[in-house]
Amino acid sequence: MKKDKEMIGVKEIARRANVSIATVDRVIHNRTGVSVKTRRKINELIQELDYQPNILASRLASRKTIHVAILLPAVSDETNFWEAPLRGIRRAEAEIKQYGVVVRPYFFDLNDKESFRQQARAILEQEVHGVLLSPSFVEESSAFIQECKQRALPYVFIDSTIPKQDNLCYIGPHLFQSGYLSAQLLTYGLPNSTDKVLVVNISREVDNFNYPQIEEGFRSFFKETNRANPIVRIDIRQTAYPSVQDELTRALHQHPDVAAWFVTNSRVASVARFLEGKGMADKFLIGYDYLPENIRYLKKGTIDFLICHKPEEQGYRGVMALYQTLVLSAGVEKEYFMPIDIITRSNYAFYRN
Amino acid sequence: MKKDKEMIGVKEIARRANVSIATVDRVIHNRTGVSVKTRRKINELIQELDYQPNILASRLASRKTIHVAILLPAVSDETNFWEAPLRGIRRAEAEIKQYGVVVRPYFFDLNDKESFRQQARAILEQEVHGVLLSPSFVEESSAFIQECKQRALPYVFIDSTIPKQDNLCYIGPHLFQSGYLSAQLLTYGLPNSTDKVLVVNISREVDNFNYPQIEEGFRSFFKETNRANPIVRIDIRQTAYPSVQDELTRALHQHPDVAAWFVTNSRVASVARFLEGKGMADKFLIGYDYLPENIRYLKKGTIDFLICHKPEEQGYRGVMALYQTLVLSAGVEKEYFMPIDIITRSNYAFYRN
DNA sequence: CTGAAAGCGCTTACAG
DNA sequence: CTGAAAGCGCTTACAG
Repeated sequence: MKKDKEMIGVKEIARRANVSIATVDRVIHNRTGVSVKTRRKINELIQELDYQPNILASRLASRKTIHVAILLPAVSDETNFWEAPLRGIRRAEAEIKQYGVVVRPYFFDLNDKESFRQQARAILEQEVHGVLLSPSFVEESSAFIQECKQRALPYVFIDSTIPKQDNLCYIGPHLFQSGYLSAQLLTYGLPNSTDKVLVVNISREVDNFNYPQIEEGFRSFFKETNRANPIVRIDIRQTAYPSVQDELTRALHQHPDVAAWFVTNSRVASVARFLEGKGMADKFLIGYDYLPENIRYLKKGTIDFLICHKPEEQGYRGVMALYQTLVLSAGVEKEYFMPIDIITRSNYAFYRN
Repeated sequence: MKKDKEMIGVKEIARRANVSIATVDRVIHNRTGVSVKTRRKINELIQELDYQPNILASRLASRKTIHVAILLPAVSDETNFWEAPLRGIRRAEAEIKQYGVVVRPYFFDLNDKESFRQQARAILEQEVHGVLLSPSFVEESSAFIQECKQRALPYVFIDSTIPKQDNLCYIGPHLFQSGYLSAQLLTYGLPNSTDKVLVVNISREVDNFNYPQIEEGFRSFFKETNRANPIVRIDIRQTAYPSVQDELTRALHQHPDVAAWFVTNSRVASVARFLEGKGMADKFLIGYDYLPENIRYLKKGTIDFLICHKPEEQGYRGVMALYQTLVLSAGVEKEYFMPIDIITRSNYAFYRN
């Protein structure tokens, strides 16, 4: 039960370089106070011997705590979507807290941009070494990010992104392809090429980067496969059910011949409820996210497919990406696209967010 | 950047119990040579202070290596399915080798039970603390497992299982539900309730636990949803393509009106090839596993859906389960069912095994 | 620019 | 049955 290979460590490098281990440590961490000559020699030895630092020993000896701030929408009556990323974040925290990483969450109200600004400010007032955020509000996020950049704080986007922001990485869905897949699945509910499709977007946010990309992918599928099905799109800006009901009633009045429904986000349960009320539960309906409400309708068959992008894993990977850079000084992928998972009433029980 | 809470450790417990840390260590690891009284006192303190051992320090101080043996089918010309679990195993190894865990793979030939026996013997001749295996051959696996049990070696099953074997855990698919889902998807290719379904089982193994369960789930779906579609099943015992072609030709001759095809394992590419040859690429075809051959046909549309059970993650989780018990002394779930993933040409690019 | 020494929280012979 | 001491591979003041 003895260790097979004696790994070489700082001690061995120090011996070979005729210096003390403290000097080796300085070189390893790019600290000042080492002559060019010595530094070069030690770096050569590190290369030559393929030195791998022992993270256990490193974290054990270093009494430092690394603080990671999390900036996410609060769970609300309207949606508990953000519970899942938070679970992933907690799981990551549990795994790496033994390495001296502390995770501190800050929540903002999705209906209140000011709350975002406040929480962002609160983060910067604390000691912080990295940030994980959902850039829900574009302008506010950009402002916050500028500040992070100045302080050389790495920041990670999850679930949605803002292009070209020097973020450490983006972890979330490939929205275009997600829409494309939804369209593919929807066609199973469209036996005839003249069957009409209704795309429903229920969201308060207007300047959202997400929906246009989903819709583009969605329409692309129809174009590429030469399907001529008419696609009608409606926007519902009030998310409470009565408003949704009103708008859907109006839409249905205008387009009584809709054969399949596609909801571009997790509000699909509202549409399911509406369809049930109209005795139209058999209509083909696709939407997003593994939420209790949605699963209820999926089980009953009112919702046919749910698309899901592993929100829990997004949270988990987001924290781990920061851990990779801050603790392990390792590189991370700039864009980590989540799988586009298909959930039906037959496989939902085994789904892992 | 200071550590927030001073965690309590062996030193503190020793101080409070008026003993040395060596004695505390003995109690923590249930070693002999401690008076009942002292042991009780220390255990009380551990409870009271909610002592959590520092794994970093523990693994650093302990110069021991833990050996995990892996017993899996070798990758062959016929199937490279087992590459994926091996990748997962390697990934787990990379993650935990810093904790002094060494993983040693042993491969057997799926066409040769004797090779399984040989490799099993080889494992037991080495120093080994835990085993991960795919119990492909029932009798041979049972014999091997008996030996493991006697030595109190924990063993984990992946991908398939043998019931009631005191295995540490099973990590793999819920086959019944997987067949059920396949049936649900297949019905999108069965517009009429009289459309005929062909279930194709291509496998050399006769006494396999897997296929009956898949088929049972498959038929259950039809029963539960009151679908009367005729289901025909054929078994092909020679896996080389010419034999498959012969058998399928014969089947097609007998059942020229088959509307949808379901292949119960990863050999679906053979059927896709056959259908293309017959100019029947448009037939609805579902099979298993994310293999390059299969993906090729999926992209072209010859295969409509692939079902996949994350083989890479099975390998990863299998090793981690052993790590959990052997290093962390933590519990693991007895049955960890993998998600039942649906892959189409629209989402395969983002799939993670 | 460099090194000696203490310490991180454990484990492990060894001595009694 | 118990303890003192060395050591795991690093980091961190501190001294020079």
